[in-house]
Amino acid sequence: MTSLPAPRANAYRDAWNGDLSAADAGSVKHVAGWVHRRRDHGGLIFIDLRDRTGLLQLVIDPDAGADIFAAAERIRSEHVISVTGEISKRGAEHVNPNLPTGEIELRVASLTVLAEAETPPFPVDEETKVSEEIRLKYRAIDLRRQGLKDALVLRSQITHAMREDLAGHGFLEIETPILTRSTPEGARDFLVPSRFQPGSFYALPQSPQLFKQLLMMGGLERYYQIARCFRDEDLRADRQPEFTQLDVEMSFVEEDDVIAEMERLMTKVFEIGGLNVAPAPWPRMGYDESMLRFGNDRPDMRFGLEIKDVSEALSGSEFKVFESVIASGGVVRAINAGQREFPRKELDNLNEVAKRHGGKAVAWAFVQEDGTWRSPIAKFLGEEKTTAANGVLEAAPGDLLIFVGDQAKVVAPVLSALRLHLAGHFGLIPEGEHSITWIVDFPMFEYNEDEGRFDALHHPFTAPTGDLSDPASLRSRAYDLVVDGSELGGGSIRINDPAVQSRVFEILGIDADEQQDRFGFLLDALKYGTPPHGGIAFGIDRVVATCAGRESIRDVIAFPKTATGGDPLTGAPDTVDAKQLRDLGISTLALGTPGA
RNA sequence: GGGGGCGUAGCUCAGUUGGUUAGAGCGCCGGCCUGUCACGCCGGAGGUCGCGGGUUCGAGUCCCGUCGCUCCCGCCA
Repeated sequence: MTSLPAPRANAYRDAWNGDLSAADAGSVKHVAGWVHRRRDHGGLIFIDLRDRTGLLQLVIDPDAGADIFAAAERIRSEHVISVTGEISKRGAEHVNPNLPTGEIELRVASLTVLAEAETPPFPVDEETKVSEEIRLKYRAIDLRRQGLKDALVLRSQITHAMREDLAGHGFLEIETPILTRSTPEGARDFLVPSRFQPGSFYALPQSPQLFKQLLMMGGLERYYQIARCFRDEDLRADRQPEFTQLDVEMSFVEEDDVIAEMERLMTKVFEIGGLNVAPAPWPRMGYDESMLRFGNDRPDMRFGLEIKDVSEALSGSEFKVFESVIASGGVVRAINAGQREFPRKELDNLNEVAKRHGGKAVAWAFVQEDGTWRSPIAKFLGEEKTTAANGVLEAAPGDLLIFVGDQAKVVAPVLSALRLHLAGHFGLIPEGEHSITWIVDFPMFEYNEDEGRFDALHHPFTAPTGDLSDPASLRSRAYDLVVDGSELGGGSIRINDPAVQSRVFEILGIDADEQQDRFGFLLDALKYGTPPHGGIAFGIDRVVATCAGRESIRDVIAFPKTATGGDPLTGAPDTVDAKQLRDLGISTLALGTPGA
């Protein structure tokens, strides 16, 4: 973390705690902050004064005057005070090596209580664990805690570095509307009723996607924005209903141009964040390879346990489960979990993990000294097949093998979940090491069996490659940046040909009328000379959380929502006055029937 | 929409097979203390066991419902 600039003298202070050091010994300083702790020895009082930059020990002894001493005796935790006094070097035996300012202390000559504080609902320290609900309800107090403060300082430094880098490379920071129209990009929209046009609604943007493309059509050439985005979907540790992304778009570029630009930028970001990733250029992995080896499109490569396909090795056995799977076009894939102690209970637990992720069951085997398997399915498979599988899985005596057989799109997520489960169970994820890769060469569409049509895997404005008459075979010119199994950002080269855009909509089941109705403004603008363009967006919350080593993005957002979208601080969301509803032309609320 | 976990003092938690007076640590309040730094010592206050209902002679404990927090699936870049 870089140092913060010191303030000029102002009414209540002429220095921040963090700027003071032994070099200031002998000079008189004026500092202000919160009372972190008071240690009252009867005839001598110590106060740890906290400001944004850290702690400074204040010493009040009776020589300072009876008034000051009496005032110091009445001081309580979290009172806000301002003091003046000489900075003095502590004797060698009194130095506190745990404190950056531990070599000095301020001998208080005058003391002003600027604000008293009631006893806070929880202590302002790092030691005490406090439930998130309480922390969110009393966020002003929680923000005083070092961990959260550090995360927000880091976040500010990261966004500042992004702006500095992009501004220095010809990018313009341009704002796009928050009140816009619903242009479904997949997620449910947050809607805002219109007062001027009762019955009509604005939507909050899921991303500035179309606006940034219009900026390219408008000849702005290089755009960025630190943009708030909104999606009305269920929350997760890494998903909030409103989140922030670094949104970037460039004209006259292809994939390599965007990637190179972002590698330069993100290298700086990761440096500031203290995230030790491999030097750029970063490897690129095809989507299909990632799905096969890791079971998902955001591989965590900090540990092994890679997935191998054993369909061929095991086919033709007496084991009906695998045989019928293979016969119906499915696959059998496996993880070699290595030499592990694994009690029966844990093996059963793997089935629970599999079921939770859409699978039916897992099969397991322990490789014995002679290479044969100790496994419920060994006798059905026979030694020839198990030996072949050993070869594929590079299995050695003592290894635990985990198998899943089903259609590939079922097997992949199940083995992905099992792989992560095993890594967690055995503690295989190394501290301080990070994996980074671009995922490229995505399919353009994914067939949605429930709806009987194609869905865009990325979004409908992504440029496809391949034969437009064969949607299933199309790939897209998209790229995602994945760090430690977390998708930090993703983007693509966009469609700049209105005919192609129209064809993509058509494949998605949007007919000409509907295209005109919903995306007419885009198709129109595309017609009047659209340069080749592309861009990317990074989830800033995720980037900061990854750098700061936080599990939840709530820990890097000043005022986050809870898992049910509420804000314990303000009480949002809340009911509104009947008059407010009338102004909006809303007379009836279908309460108790959400989604009805 | 579904599944798992949690809800007891200001905070973090314990609470046995249902048993009568619900505990601990920290914090808080009072007293003592001139070199502590998560100060120390002595004393004290503090409880709608999330809420509602039920079973029972008796419920923090069992059952039903409900609210909230959290993790995950679905959903969502």
